[in-house]
Amino acid sequence: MISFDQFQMQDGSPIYQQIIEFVERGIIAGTIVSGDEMPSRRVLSALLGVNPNTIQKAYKFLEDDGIIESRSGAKSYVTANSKMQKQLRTKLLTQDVAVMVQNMKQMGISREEAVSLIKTAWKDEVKK
Amino acid sequence: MISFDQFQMQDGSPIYQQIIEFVERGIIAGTIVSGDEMPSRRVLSALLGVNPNTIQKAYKFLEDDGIIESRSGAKSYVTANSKMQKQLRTKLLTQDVAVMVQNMKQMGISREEAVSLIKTAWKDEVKK
Amino acid sequence: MISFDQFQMQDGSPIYQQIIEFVERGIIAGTIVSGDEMPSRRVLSALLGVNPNTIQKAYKFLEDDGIIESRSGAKSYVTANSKMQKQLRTKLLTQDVAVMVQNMKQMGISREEAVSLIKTAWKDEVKK
Amino acid sequence: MISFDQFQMQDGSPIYQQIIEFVERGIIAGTIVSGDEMPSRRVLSALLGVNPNTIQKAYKFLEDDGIIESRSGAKSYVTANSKMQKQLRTKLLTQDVAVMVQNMKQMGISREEAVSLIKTAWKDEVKK
DNA sequence: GTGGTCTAGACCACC
DNA sequence: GTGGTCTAGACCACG
Repeated sequence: MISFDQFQMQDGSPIYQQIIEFVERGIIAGTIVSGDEMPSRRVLSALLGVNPNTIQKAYKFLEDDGIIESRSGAKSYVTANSKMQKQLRTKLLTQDVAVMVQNMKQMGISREEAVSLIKTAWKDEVKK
Repeated sequence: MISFDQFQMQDGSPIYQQIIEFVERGIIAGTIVSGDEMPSRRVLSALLGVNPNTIQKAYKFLEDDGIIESRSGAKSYVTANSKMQKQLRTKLLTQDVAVMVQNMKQMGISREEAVSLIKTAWKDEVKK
Repeated sequence: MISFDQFQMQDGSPIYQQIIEFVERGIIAGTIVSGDEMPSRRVLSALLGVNPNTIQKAYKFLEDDGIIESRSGAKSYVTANSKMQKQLRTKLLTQDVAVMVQNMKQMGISREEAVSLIKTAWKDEVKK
Repeated sequence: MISFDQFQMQDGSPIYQQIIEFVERGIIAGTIVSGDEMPSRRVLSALLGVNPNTIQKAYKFLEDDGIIESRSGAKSYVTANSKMQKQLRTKLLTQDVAVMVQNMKQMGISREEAVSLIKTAWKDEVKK
């Protein structure tokens, strides 16, 4: 049974997307693996204090992307294999990085300065 | 007259915000400077194929932030000074970088790999 | 003892219905005949990796339709006679064909093309 | 504006799927083409006497499959080009036919009989 | 108990 | 006006 203890809702993006990303990043990090059991919609709904429909929406998306598998009446399980893990990793990473690089170029930032900013931000994150 | 040739709409964030950011990043890069004339709302609306209300909203935000100023009829001019430029620069940069670093940490990416990814993406951007 | 080796679960329709149809189509084909012994509910449950309740539901339907009969303890036997076989044949066939023809008409497919598609699909099925 | 006059709800399959299929088959038949305007969620909701959420679900699916395009605040439009039309056509057809052929083989029906059944059903459909 | 669908109605951001 | 998200609560089929 995968744990949602580390999950914390934030404002700004839809709840169902936050749940999707939580699972996706968990898979990338290796803390969620194929065969793991998902909490039932009702249980997770109660756990997060969120409407069951919102959970259903997130699960549906994950199912459509082949990350989990659901059958009516039965529990839901993670099905993401290592190939998917790599795909997810690449997808999210390149997406994040590309956006940032594009923005920086538009601002006339040099490559060296960009790298320097990353390193600084990295340290600040650690301190938190 | 500042040019919107380089502007390209994307999905995911509101159009009016994309316009605001486009101007802000131009100011940071120095391609847009104080005194430059903004296109009229009608012209920009037609140019981008976007509802006039959307343009109006973007201009309103830019005005409220002291980045542009409406003078003599419908014409608007850029008023951002060097102090603003620095403020904008800091605001946008730290914001961009912080989001990316946080995501990467969540995925278990090392600092070295992060830097490497930036460098790769940088080259790819150049090729375009 | 009738064999479920050829049975393979699919998504989209309930498992218990797939079991029912498997038996019915076997009877039509003549591979399942009156007097054949059905596997016990427990055995079939284990064999297909399916919840015992699901098997029970399928057997109940088959019993209600007079296709199988539970005698002497837990054992069940096929009771379908030749009259039933013909009824089943007509029921399933007309049902299958009618649905397909209706869909095709809705898509503007001609009768000739329909026949051609059947012939092609037939060959592909053989190759498997 | 595409018309839902011909649409009539049926029991057995979810409403939102019926809407999806209605649009898909319309595209295949050529009665719905790229650039057509979709009715707004609210309008269609009222027209069909169905909850707006149900409509939203159908539209979301169509959007995910690239058949329509939606932007917040703006109307929704059909974007399916001729390539998609062919893909849809092939997808739905092969799917329908494959299922039927597989069933018939399981019942021990010969190819000739299958073709004959199709032809008969075709005539019956016409008479209706 | 579990997944899936649906209704009724609300709120927000966007155009 | 339009699309998108969310809540509250219900019903059904499935296992």
